Amino acid sequence: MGEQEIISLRIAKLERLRARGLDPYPARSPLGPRRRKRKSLNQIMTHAAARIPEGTGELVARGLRGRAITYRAAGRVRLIRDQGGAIFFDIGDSTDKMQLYLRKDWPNLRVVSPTAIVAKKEAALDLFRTTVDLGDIIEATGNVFRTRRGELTLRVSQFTVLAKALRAPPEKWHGLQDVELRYRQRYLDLIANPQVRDTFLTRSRVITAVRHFLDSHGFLEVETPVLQPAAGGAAARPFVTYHNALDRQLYLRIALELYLKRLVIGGYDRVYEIGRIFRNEGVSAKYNPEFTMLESYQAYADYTDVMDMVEEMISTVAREALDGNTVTHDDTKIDFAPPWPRITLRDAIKQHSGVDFEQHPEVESMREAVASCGVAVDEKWGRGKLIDELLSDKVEPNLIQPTFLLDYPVELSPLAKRKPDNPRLVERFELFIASREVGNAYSELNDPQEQRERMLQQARLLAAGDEEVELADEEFLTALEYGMPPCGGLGIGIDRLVMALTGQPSIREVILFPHLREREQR
RNA sequence: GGGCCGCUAGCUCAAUUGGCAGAGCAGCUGACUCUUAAUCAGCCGGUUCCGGGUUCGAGUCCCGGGCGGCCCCCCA
Repeated sequence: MGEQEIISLRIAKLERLRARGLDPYPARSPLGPRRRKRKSLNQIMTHAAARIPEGTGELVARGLRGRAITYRAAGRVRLIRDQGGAIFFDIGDSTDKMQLYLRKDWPNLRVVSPTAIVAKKEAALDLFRTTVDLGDIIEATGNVFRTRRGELTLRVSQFTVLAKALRAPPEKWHGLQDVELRYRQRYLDLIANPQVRDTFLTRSRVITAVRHFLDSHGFLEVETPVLQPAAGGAAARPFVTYHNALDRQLYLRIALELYLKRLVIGGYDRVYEIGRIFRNEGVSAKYNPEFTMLESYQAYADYTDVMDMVEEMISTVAREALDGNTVTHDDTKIDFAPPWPRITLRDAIKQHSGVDFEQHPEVESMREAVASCGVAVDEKWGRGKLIDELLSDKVEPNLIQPTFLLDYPVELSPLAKRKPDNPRLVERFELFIASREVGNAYSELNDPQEQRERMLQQARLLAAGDEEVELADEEFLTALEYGMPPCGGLGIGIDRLVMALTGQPSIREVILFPHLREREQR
């Protein structure tokens, strides 16, 4: 049976409802006394379960004075098992699923319209059979009992349709498997695949927990411009857009950093922002062109303070948003309980590739060393980029458990402060979980003259053909000249963090509507 | 942007060497008053992603295109 036929049949059922005076899309439920509040299916199941011990089938849940409790349940019809004289069907909401039971000889059975009772008993069963389909949103009231098999079941006394579905939901057993359909029609994915619903529930909890942590540590949540005259704070290609009234080109932000630092200069000692940023780059399992970034800045802190905070924050978030401290990725268990290893970048690279980048202060010898351990190199790459390649090729794959790498070469970090005892390195760390970079932080550079010089150095790299550079931002440099307190800054990719906390291998599994190509019109 | 793989009924999947395009679920009709992926009987449902080509004959082979997945590239 074709799609159009199915829709036509469902429209016919909808008309049948209308012909009987039942609105298939009522503004509010006609069922039950208003004072009886509708509860989630999970609340109903929990409430009733406490009142009907297992092994006491047939007994209904009763209240204090021994009166049977009338429950009110709503949800999407997921499964119908029609036995002729009785119909069992399952409904589901975001919290749970529940079995409902219609029985021909049940004395109180009614189908209810906004103005009247439309059908009773036997007629009610027929009306259900000829008008209700899988996927419809319905509501029912009734007592709850346990079947012989022990399943909590609502014995329907009143019933109504709240929203008729014109299309059939995905297959009841296999769900929706087609990855493309799952992303393009995420609502079907959420209807059919409960583990997907769980993942996004966890995502929401993670963000709530992060906010809660920062709020309770004295951080102020702020909002900074998404549309910016210059996209700074990171090395990435921006999206370009245009403002008509101002007659000028604007960029979608690629980082939060430069505006948040202005606020630290302005006197807010602890600020953070959780917001969408946009990078005009490729799309893959690790990259989506828009993603959610957390950045925080704490005056009078350095990168070791930030490291302590990150460790405490993420392990706290894991405890609050998950059931425990561990998550399984593939077959590997990841444990978020602190403390996490702290290794210098130099040691990590030495350990995994044998190259000590401190022994190669010049680009040429660094390039040779990198090439000699089997990494493809590009003539245009600077020393920083070469070290970065070693990191992602040789080190990252081994960083499964939460691990901090610290002290990066200055070439890679134009906004970070140099280490006092080694000016070739900066006070910076990155956090890796499940072989992916999740966070990045440093003691912020607050010397305006050096900042200017470092930005100019980046511009020279650009001229030399390296496209991954940060451009000088005069407005920001002016702000720095007014004096910024020493400051520890942090960036965490929220999507990556959620991947780490849910064991998802693809960023598309933690973004509700990932970007896909448009499909051709047919 | 490059390489490999995939796309068949609303959904999940079959189809031998190139030989009548199938099953399960969903749907429709009927039976069935504790079922639970209910069961039983019957029926309907196809632009095999799109466009060319080869062939007596193409889901299958060839060419071009679309979309997706994986791996590179870029990026976090």
